Amino acid sequence: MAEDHPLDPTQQSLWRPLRLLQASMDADIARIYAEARIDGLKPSFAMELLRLHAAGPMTITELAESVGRTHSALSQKVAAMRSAGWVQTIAGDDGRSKKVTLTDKARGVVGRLAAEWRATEAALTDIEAESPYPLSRVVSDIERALERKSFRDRIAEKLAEDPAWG
Amino acid sequence: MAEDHPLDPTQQSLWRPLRLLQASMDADIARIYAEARIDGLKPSFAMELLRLHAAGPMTITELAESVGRTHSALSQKVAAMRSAGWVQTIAGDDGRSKKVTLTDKARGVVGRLAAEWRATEAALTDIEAESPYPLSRVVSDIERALERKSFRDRIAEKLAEDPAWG
DNA sequence: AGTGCTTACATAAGCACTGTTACGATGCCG
DNA sequence: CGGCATCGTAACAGTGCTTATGTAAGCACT
Repeated sequence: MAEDHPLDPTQQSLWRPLRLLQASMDADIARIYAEARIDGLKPSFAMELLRLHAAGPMTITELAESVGRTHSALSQKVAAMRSAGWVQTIAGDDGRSKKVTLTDKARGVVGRLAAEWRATEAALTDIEAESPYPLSRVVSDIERALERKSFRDRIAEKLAEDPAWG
Repeated sequence: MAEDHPLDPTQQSLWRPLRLLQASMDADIARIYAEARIDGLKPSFAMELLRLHAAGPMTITELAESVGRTHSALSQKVAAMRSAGWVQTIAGDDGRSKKVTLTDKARGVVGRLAAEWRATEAALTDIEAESPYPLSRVVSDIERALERKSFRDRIAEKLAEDPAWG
């Protein structure tokens, strides 16, 4: 009998709704991209293209650092973007490095890309305004709380207190 | 021209920090699981195992509905859980269906599984308490806002207002 | 009983995404 | 020259889903 069992902790969860919420918003963003029908443009390219547009040509390694990935990951991404016609790689100052630059095709769409990004942010701002609690504050508060003590350490501490964990 | 020195919209983003925050918290949860070293237990199994523990044996289809996936996805997941020794499938009332039930091995760890879940929630509650703005309220406020108008529609509206979208 | 529809499940193949490790090639610099 | 930095690429890892197909059981109707 289910009533004998402990309550399902997954039923009164805050973490899960947060995940689901974000997943559904992510899906909506993906939908916007899909509807925009910019041929061959993957949403995951947007960040890099906007960065390159804003900061100008960069080497692979610079780009990798700027988005927090390994050079290898970025090398592959740049290759994909290149074969989709969004970027070119041209010789850099240093013979070893190559500057990644936007193609004309890319320059033709970054405006819309930026518009999409702004629209997403604006929509989020509107949503935020419909709640008395500012999302941006909550995010930065949580970030600061995690700087004081990491989420992992917090969970580990709670676990240590739980007799069922023993 | 603005295009000579374009602002990078990705630099003043709320959406991205939110994603990164959640990703890093997710990674911490995964780390807790990894440290627990419950042999062969994937974090993605936890939900289903706790559900089964709380609600008792269910068919694949019931389980699929309960977590919002297709039966095929769950069929594969159950197969993986079965071969890892967490569940058994026994004949159901209906000859077509099978009840998924926890094994003794699984019953031996659901307590710790539930403890992990509770610890995660408790850690989150503590973090929430360190901010004057309740995360849970923000989440439900946003959910309600999105019921009124979907994120997709909001973005689309913002886009329509943006001359750069053309 | 036979026919055909529906339900429940299993399985195979494939895809999208993301990343890693390892290795090699090339160029820079002391 | 030797060692380091930069980049490219191949091979692989792995999750988690979808689609398509197959199989078996129930079920309604005749």
